[in-house]
Amino acid sequence: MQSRIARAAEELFIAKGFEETTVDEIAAAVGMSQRSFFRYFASKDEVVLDNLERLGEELAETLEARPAEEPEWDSLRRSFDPVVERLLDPAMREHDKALHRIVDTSPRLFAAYLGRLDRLQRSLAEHLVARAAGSGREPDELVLRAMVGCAFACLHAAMLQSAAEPEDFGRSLDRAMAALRPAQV
Amino acid sequence: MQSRIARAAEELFIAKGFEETTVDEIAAAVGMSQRSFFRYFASKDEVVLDNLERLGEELAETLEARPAEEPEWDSLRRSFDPVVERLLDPAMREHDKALHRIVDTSPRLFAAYLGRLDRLQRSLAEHLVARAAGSGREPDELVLRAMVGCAFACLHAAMLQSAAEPEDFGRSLDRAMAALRPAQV
DNA sequence: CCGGATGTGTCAGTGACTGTCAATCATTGC
DNA sequence: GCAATGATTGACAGTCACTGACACATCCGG
Repeated sequence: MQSRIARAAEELFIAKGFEETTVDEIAAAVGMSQRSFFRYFASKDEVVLDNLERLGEELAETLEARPAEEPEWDSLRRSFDPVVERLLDPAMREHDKALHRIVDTSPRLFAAYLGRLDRLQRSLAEHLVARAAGSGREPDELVLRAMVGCAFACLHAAMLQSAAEPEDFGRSLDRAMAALRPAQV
Repeated sequence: MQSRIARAAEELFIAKGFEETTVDEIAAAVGMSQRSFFRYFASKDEVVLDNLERLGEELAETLEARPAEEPEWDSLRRSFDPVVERLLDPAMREHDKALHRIVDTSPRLFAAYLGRLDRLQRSLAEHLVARAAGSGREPDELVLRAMVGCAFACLHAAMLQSAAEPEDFGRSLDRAMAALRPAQV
């Protein structure tokens, strides 16, 4: 049921804009009351941001599967592979493109998306800290946090750069991460 | 009048939380109607985020004053001097500390803050692109965008690290930016 | 003094979201 | 099959941030 609502909502968002689409309209589109919509989604934002949550989980898993002795910068690049991969698949690419178009129409939703990204970054940084500690290395929390932020800045810039051609995302990401690779790594 | 409202609002936010404070309460605290509150501020968020706007202008001016031939990474570090300086001033430090405490109590406001930061980053990146072009260099927009994002990631990590001791912010910032300095700069 | 400009408060409303409650549906046990 | 119980749903009233409209008050210049 939740995915049915999400699909109907996404269509409406694309057709008329995120802010211009009311929850009543979404609910009506799937034949339920507005009250019930909120039984399936915590908020209107969640319809869109749940996708990020799922992707974030994939990134976290990928990072956790990297070898502990690998340089963090490389591990972070590898953790972005799920993003690169989904943009190589035509169906997923179209969906992601649509999601970004929705987010782009609403500064408020975009901000909420950034808030989510920040939370993801925090959890990835925590993992790297724990990883370093588990390897008998003294983790520098400040630097690891900043590094995760840097890696996401590269991801973000590559997203922006390849908005028109999502297949180019992987190349842009690699270029950005090569150029911004920290000197001490 | 606007700053009087802002002061009253900030006190209420600190006392009972951002989300827990209603616009009616703020308006009553300064002896006006809720409708008039919205004549002074575009939204409740603006009370807090206007501070960031002003600081962002300072950062942009500082960056614009840097020499065009200076490495971008160094220019970005210098552009953060206004932040460092205000945290060295006890009165400003207390105010900034209070603002961060307010933002920390509301994920929604924090997200809005991140949205603002993103906009600031975009404008700084644009400036760097224009600067490079004006110096006869071919600007790499992707890399410059990512670099600005990296610099802000360092700023953000340093903020987090020195939340309890804001006087340490400058040192943390320098440490993070030294560690994350791109190899090719 | 009068008219125009400006500022204010009241009011009703929108839309996201919430708690409550009655009605309905589905399941289970006798 | 029926009654009891649990789950689901929609209706409803309300909160809160925010908005447009409008009447009223104040100020200033001719």
